[in-house]
Amino acid sequence: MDRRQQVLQAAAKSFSLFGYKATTMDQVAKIANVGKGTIYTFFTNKEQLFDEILRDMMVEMKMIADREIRRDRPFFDNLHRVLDALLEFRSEQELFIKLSQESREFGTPQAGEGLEKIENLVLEYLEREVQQALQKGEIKPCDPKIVSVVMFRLYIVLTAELNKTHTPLDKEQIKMYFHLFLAEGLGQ
Amino acid sequence: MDRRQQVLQAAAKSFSLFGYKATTMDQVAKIANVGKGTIYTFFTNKEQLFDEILRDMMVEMKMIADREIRRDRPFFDNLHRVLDALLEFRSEQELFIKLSQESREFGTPQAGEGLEKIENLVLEYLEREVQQALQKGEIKPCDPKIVSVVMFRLYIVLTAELNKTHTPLDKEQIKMYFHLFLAEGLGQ
DNA sequence: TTTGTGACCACTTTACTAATCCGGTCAATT
DNA sequence: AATTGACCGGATTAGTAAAGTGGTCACAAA
Repeated sequence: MDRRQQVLQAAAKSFSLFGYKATTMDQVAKIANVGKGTIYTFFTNKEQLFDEILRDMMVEMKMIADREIRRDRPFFDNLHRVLDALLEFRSEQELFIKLSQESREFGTPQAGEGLEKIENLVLEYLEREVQQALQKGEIKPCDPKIVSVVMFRLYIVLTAELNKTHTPLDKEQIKMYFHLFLAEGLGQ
Repeated sequence: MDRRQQVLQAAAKSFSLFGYKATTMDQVAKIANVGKGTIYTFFTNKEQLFDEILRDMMVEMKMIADREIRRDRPFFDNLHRVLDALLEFRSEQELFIKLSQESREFGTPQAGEGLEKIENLVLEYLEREVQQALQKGEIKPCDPKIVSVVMFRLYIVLTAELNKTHTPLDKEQIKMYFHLFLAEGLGQ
């Protein structure tokens, strides 16, 4: 069996279960049923192993987004479908939420840097899409940078933050509110 | 001169300059030109002094909001005027921002609890207004709780969070984006 | 008599040190 | 050649002594 893949899976599991700091290399080795030294034949160190997992996750997210986007369809239609597909990926969300928590509660630098990388990728991607929608005249004049940030934060609020005070929203509700605030506005 | 007021002003200044933890009672006494014991003739302890300042701030915020709201005017019109008036109060914003930073970086419980109180007051207020706008048919059907949270977070993003990666928005821009996302939506 | 004060006390936080833990290596093993 | 886990040194944590801070109160000033 593919030892490299075993290690990747075990590490991904541990990182999203315990966070970056609380994941030890001994533990990863144990979960992967592999000697600790074996990990270091595939990955230079803990940080690079973490980066690799994040990179895989980002590649997968980008693939999903690219697969769902149809250039001939309206911006909000594409947005909807990408959101829909992304919301299916529970494991990605779990790692993201765990890292958010770790960064907030313990201030682990690696967790914060990882989140920043993901956020920057998403923001870049969003910004490009908003820019195109703007050129096609599909949305009102605005600064794509600001709109991207607002879109990203709205996603976080609806999928994670709201759950502290409110029963979690289901996929359909998340999509509904996303559309309400971004596309139509509240005004009657 | 009014020693109680002196203490309140000194404490407010110190809290918004250094945060809750880094403000010592000796320091407050010194800034207020008052013996430390004097503080305890007006306030039972540090926490109650802090609460008093927060309470005053919340009372002032509520007064501003109540003063600007005209029951015969449209919801978004009122929202705009309240936002406009609130954005003028630099000292309130400074304390809020300092407490956010302290809560995030050091996890000071009192800072977090203080912020929570402010957030809950604002959310309650917003929820009531949204509920009324809903009954008047001024806005589309929605859950006032969710809309309130989104409005509050949008305010935070536009006034504070965005400043990390973007040049700070001026008052007019903040109002413009607030209106864009909440009232009209991006859709053409 | 009333109001205001800062030295003082008890408790908390911080600075320092010893003990433990964990990332990373490598000689031994398969 | 591939894999392993005992081992090493630097980092983290636990434990303790020292310093700091919230709160009191006997005394001073008005």
